[in-house]
Amino acid sequence: MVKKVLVVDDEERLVSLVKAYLEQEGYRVATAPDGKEALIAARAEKPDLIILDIMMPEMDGYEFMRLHRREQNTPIILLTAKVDKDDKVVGLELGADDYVTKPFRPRELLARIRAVLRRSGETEPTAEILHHADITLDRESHNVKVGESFVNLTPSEFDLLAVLMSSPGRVFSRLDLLDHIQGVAYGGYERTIDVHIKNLRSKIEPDPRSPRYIETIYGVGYRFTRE
Amino acid sequence: MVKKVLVVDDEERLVSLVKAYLEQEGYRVATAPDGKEALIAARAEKPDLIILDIMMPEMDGYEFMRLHRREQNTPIILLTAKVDKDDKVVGLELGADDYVTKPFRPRELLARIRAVLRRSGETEPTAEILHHADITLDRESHNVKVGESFVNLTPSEFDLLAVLMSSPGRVFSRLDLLDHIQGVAYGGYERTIDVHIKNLRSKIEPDPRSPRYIETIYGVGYRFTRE
DNA sequence: AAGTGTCTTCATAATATCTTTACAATTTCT
DNA sequence: AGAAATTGTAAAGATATTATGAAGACACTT
Repeated sequence: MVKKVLVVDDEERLVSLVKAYLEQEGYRVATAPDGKEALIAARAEKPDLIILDIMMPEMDGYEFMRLHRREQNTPIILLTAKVDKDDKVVGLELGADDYVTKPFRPRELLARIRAVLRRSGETEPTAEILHHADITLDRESHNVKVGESFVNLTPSEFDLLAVLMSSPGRVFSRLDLLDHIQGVAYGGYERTIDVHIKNLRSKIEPDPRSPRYIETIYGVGYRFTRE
Repeated sequence: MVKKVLVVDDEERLVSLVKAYLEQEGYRVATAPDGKEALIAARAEKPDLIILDIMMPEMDGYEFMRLHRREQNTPIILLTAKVDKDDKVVGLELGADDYVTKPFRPRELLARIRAVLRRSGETEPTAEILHHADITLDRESHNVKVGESFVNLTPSEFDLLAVLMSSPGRVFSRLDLLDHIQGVAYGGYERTIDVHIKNLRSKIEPDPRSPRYIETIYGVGYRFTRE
């Protein structure tokens, strides 16, 4: 059964990124820009999990939690701006199940989501195994196989490959890719991606000089081969 | 395979009655008159199920359960004299699987036994004995063997190793592992896992500096070697 | 109540990864 | 072909993560 997640945040960019990422992982995603609308959405959608920003216009995260808890007991993961210890305490007292500090990497959020859902007795979505052109990437066990041999990738390399393989043939800009390996709302430098791609290629390409799996689209970005 | 049942009660008449009845039904039956002897018998016999009287001399049922649970996870059916609701609660909290109030009809007890064994048979499809790469871990007897020699692990270390060995090659995040050794409580500190891993390695690795069994996956977690 | 063993937390050292920089190589465009 | 833009690469510095020892907290025994 597909799990529904409600993402509540006023930063549009963040919401759409998280939405895309989670949908790619097999979740259904609803969104709301503030607490007021989130209450309505929560009633309508009955999500299995809510990801909630603390700082929002109209009605902040705490207020939302208080009201929502009267009606339902949905697990909640808080998004907090700072590493403020008080924030943690207040949030958890109000009934949050976990929290993630911004900026965060999508993988970090995903790990928390899985843990919370597992704790609340829900079954996780089936592990997504990507398999294209001789490469197998298993998100759950965090293993990558090229042909018959396993390769060890760094976190950034793994995430990069996972994104590219999620849509073979689609070209991703460096900015797209940056969002995935660094947190959202993080000042990144596009050239960084080039270096990761180089290192990734050296690990998975038989001949890094003429890449077979990860292709460069001049002036645009990179893509995983369409085959 | 014939199931072994350990019956623990100080009333001799009751014990012999139950014993005869169960043997007639095809079970192998061991007995013990009190908690102290039951502990010894449980170690020696490795029963599939324990039927346990609460009120006993020397060591009562609760005490026995507490001690026994450290070593093994045998299903337990309690025999309670009173119809006390609190007894039920306390017993089940301590890890009993079911309870029967005295006096009872043998048929009643038999039905419970079957139900419990069926249940525990279903919920434990995982192998009792894990064997990978020179390490043997026996969940039931709570023993770990590296090569030819036994090692003594603390409960946390044992659980950690058991989880990792349940899926060699799969990477577990610290969050995953924390949930396994701490139960469902939130608030654990992920670094705690590092320390357990360190201690575990010092006990099972020939050279803890370059681990052979438990590998670190930078930025992700740990895994048991896939050989 | 003291003692033993285990678990957690903390501080710091050791590593691995990530980012940036500078320059070389390649592609595109005219 | 030559210039301009983009991408590839190596290496160094900056960050982040993990390993480790040690102290304190906690649980259980005697």
